[in-house]
Parts: sequence; C-alpha cells; structure tokens
Amino acid sequence: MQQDIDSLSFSANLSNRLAFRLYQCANQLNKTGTRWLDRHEVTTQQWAVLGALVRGHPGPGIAVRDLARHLMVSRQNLTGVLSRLESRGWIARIVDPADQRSRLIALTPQGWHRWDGMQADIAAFYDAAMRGLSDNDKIHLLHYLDVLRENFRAIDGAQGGDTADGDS
Amino acid sequence: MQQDIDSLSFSANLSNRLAFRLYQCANQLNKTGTRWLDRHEVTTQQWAVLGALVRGHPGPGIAVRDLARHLMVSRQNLTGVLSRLESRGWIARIVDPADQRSRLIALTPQGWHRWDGMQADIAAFYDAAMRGLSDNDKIHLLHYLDVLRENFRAIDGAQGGDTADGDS
DNA sequence: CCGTATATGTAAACTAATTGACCCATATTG
DNA sequence: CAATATGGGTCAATTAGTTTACATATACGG
Repeated sequence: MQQDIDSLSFSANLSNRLAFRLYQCANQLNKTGTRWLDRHEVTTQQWAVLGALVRGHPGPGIAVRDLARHLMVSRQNLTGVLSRLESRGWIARIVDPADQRSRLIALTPQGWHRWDGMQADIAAFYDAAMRGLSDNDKIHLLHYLDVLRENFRAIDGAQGGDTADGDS
Repeated sequence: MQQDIDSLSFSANLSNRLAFRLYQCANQLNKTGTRWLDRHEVTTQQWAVLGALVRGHPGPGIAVRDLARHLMVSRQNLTGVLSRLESRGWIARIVDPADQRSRLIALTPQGWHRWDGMQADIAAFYDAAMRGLSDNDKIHLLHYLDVLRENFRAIDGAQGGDTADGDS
C-alpha cells in the first residue's frame, strides 16, 4: 500500500519536474536567444519562422496554414509575425499560382542576406546552449522531444486544435 | 574536407532541430495545457507559479525575486501574473517580517483548495503528454533538460540576466 | 451557376513575455 | 547619519501567444 503510493508519487513527481523543466528551458531559450541575436534584430520566434522557410519544402514557398501547423502556433499569431517580417522586406507573400486563395511565404533576397549574416552567431549560440551534450546525447534528446511533441499533437487534435503536419 | 563539412553540418543540423523541437514542444505545452485546465481557469503560467509555491521552500512564502528566478521569467512579468492570482484570492503577498522590503508570496487556503481541485486533471494531462515514456526515459530526458537549463543560465548570467537559483 | 468549403486576413479582447526607466521604502555600510 | 544597494511596484513600449468572430476571395462539387 505504502509502496503503491510512493511509486505513484515518484512518477507524478517526475512528470511534474519534466514539464517544469520544459517550461524553464523554453523561457530561457526565448530570453537568451533573442538577446543573443539582438544586433540582428530578430526574436526567437522570427528566427524560428526564418529557419522554417530556409529549410522549407522545395518550390516557391510555404502556405501560411502549413507554416502555422509546423511552428505549432495559431494562424492569427503567425500573421502578426509575418507582417512584421514583411514590412522589413525579409519575406514576401506570393499568391499561389495553383490556388489563388493561398499565399506562399518565401524569403526575399534581403531575407536570405540577413539570415546568412546571423548564421555565425546562431552557431555560437548553439555551441553555448548545448555544451556538454554529445551528438549521441542530442539524438536521444531529440527523440524524447519528438515523443512529447507527438503526444502534444495528439492531445491538440483531440481538443480540436488546428494541427496536422509532417516533420521538419 | 568533404567529411569535415558533412560532420559539421550534421552536428549543426542536430542542434537546429533540437532547438526547434524545444520551441514546438513549449508552444504545444502552453496551448494544450491551458486548454486542458480550462475549466479550472488557469493558464500554464499560473499553473507553474502555483506549483512553485506548493513545492516551495519551507516557511511563510517565497520572495518575488526568488520566484522570478526560479520560474526564469522577468520580475515585471511575474508581478502581472501574481496580481491576477492575488485578485482572485488564490495567493497573498505577505511582508517579510525579516526584511520589510520583501514580499513573501504564499498560497491562500482558497488557493490550496483550487490547486487540490485540479490535481486529477493535471495528472491526466501528464499521462497523456508523457505517454510512451518510461520512468527511466523521463529521468534521462530530465537530465538532458537540466543540462540545457544550466547552459541557458550560464548564457543568461554572462548576458547580464537576473538569474541565479538553486533547484526545484 | 449556385452553394459550400477553404485560405487568409482582420479585428478585438486577453494573457504573457521582454526591456528600460523610475519611484519608494527599507537595509546595509561607511 | 549619509550614501548606496536592494526589493518591489509601476509605467510604457513592443512582441508574441491565445480565443472567437467576421469579411473576402477563391475553389470545388453538384
């Protein structure tokens, strides 16, 4: 009996700590990441968008809906981020020739230029952030985060969320 | 030569995917977590605050500064969250008898009551979110996230951030 | 061609996160 | 006692995130 209670609370405690650690890491990723790239004038969210565009599907660009799904943010929120990037001339909204309702988001030459310009700093940030993790560790961690992500996706789907995407 | 380039890009790619996965997971954690606890009227941030208070240090409460450090958010932001919780009567700001500048944040009886009331749903959320992870997996994942967190803390410290905390 | 579904944008309200700056009270130290 | 440091609240500006709802244009099916 006592054993049951203990094992339950051990596991629950573990989940608790895990979720909290995720929360802490995300907070710090945003804070230190944005500050690290300060001179490039990008936030981590914009950075995530640019990265998704760079390593995005072949073709002229990515539809807003797919991009929102991939980033796991709401479409309305993404619109705001995209507008800020568009007003700076980093991205362009191109009407999809195959479906004129759809806007394909793509990096402009200037966007590419700015992206290239921040690569050295991004690499240095990753070095600092992942210090002490071997490639093998990273692979394990990536796998675990994949599991979490898929679970979250399943929860989101069951909750009526707008999510359904392939992989990065 | 080619090999060097490949191994470099492999490792960089891994870091990239890892950071992006963290970003995705954090987005989904907030989204699905807040939605899951919808009927309890708490966001994941408030949930994190309550959790920190519950499993907080012994004594009458936690100073705002320490709480902000622990949660890894800014003091100004935390003030807002605390005010919302205070206006609902879930927490109280108590003047520290030992240092009258300091406010000790503590759960009120009502706060405890609400916290107790959401425990079943929280446990169910964890079950869904961590499906497929054994306790051993969780321990590994926790360890990796700890490494990331400490690296972020080090970066934050070097950047002049307001961070310095023990453990949860 | 007409109705419906889809893609996007927009709007509004709210919460949360950042930064920088300033004020005030209290502690600490010289 | 005076100067300085610290803790916390507050104000302001900006970005990001959520939700619900609506408008508009286009695509598609019958």
